[in-house]
Amino acid sequence: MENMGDWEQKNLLHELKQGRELARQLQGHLNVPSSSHETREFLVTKILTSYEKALSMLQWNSSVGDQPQHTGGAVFRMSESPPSLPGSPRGEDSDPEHRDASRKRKAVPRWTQQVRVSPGVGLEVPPDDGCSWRKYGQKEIFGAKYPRGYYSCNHRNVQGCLATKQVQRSDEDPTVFEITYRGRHTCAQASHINPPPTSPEKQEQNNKHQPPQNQQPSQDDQIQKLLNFQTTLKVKTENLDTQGQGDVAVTSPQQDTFDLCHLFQGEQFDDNKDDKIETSISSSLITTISSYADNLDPLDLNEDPPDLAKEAQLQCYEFLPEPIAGEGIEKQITSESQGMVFDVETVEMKSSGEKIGVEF
DNA sequence: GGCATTTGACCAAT
DNA sequence: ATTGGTCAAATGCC
Repeated sequence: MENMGDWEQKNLLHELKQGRELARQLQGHLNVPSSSHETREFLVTKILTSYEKALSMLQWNSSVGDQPQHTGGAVFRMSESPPSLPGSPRGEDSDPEHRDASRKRKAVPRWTQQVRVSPGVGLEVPPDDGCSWRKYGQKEIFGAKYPRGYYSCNHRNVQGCLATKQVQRSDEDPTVFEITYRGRHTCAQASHINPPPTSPEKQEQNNKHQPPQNQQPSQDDQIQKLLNFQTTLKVKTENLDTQGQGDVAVTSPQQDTFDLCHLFQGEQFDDNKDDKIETSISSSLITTISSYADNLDPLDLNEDPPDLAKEAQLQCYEFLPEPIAGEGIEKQITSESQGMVFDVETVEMKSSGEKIGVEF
C-alpha cells in the first residue's frame, strides 16, 4: 500500500465510499416493502461494480509493487499471524539452507478458520475438511481449556507435502473448533481443496523449497465470484418468520469451500421463503460493505494494514430485516479464505444459535 | 505386523 | 524463563 500513489488512493477511497453509499441506499430499499426487486438489483449491481473497481486498483497496485503481502490492504491479511510477515525477516530466513529446518518455526503462510460442529455430534473429533491429516502431536496450551492438536498432511512423507494444521476447541464454545492451517498443500489433493488466502505469495518466495501451488484466484475469478454471489446464492429456511427460529442453509455453486457443510447439517427447506432470506443476506452484505469502507480510511492506506479480522470479530452488527421482524440477526466475520474482501461470514440467528455461512 | 495416535522430550521463538 | 511446535519412541487398535 505504501507504493500506492495519492491519485490511486483517492480513487480507491472514492470507489469504496461510493459503494458504501449505494449500500446504504439499498438498505433503505430493503426496509420499504414496496421497493421493486429491479431497483434492488440495480443497486446491488452498482455496488459490485464499485467494489470491482476498488479490488482492481488494489490488485493492480500489488502486482506492480514489490510488496504483495499488502495486496488488498488489511483485507487479505485478516487472519494471518504477524510473525509470518516478511516485513520482519529473521536471520535464519535469510539463510535457511544452512540450518536444521526440522524443528524451527517456519515462516509459512498461515490462516485460521472457525468451524462449528453440531452439539453432541462428533464433539471429540475435529471436523473433516476433506483433506487427509495425520496427528503428530498434542499439547496443553497455556490459558486454554482444551489441548491443541497438531496435524500434518498424510502425504508428507510420500509427496513431501508440508501442510499442517492445528485444531483447538474454543474455550467459550466447545462446539467451535479453531483450525489454523499452516503451509499450502503441495500434494495431489491440493488440486481439489480450498486454497489459502492470497497474501502469502511473498512468503513463499522465502521458502523456495516449497514449489508454488494453488495459484491465487485471478482477478477475473474474484469478480466472477462476487457476481455469482448475487446471482446464484440461495438461502432456504423454514418457519423463520412464524416461530422466530428455524434451520437455515445456504446453497451455492462454490461448494468447494471449507466449512459450509459443517455449518449446515440436517436442514429442512421451504421453497416459499426464498425472498425473505435473500433480503437478509443482502442486508448482511450491506453491513459488511459498510464496515469495510468505514475501516479503510486514508490513514490505513498509509500504514500497515490493521488486523481487520480481529476488529470485525469484535464488532457485531445487528439489524432487523423487515421481513423477519423481531428476529435479530447477529453477524460476525469469522474467516477469510479465498483472498476476497470478506470471503466468508457467518450469520447467526440469535434465538437459535444457528449459524449460516455466506461466501462471496 | 502395520498403521495411527499418544506422549514426553527437545528445541525454537519470544 | 516460558511457551509453543515438532520429533520420535511407546502404545494401542485393527
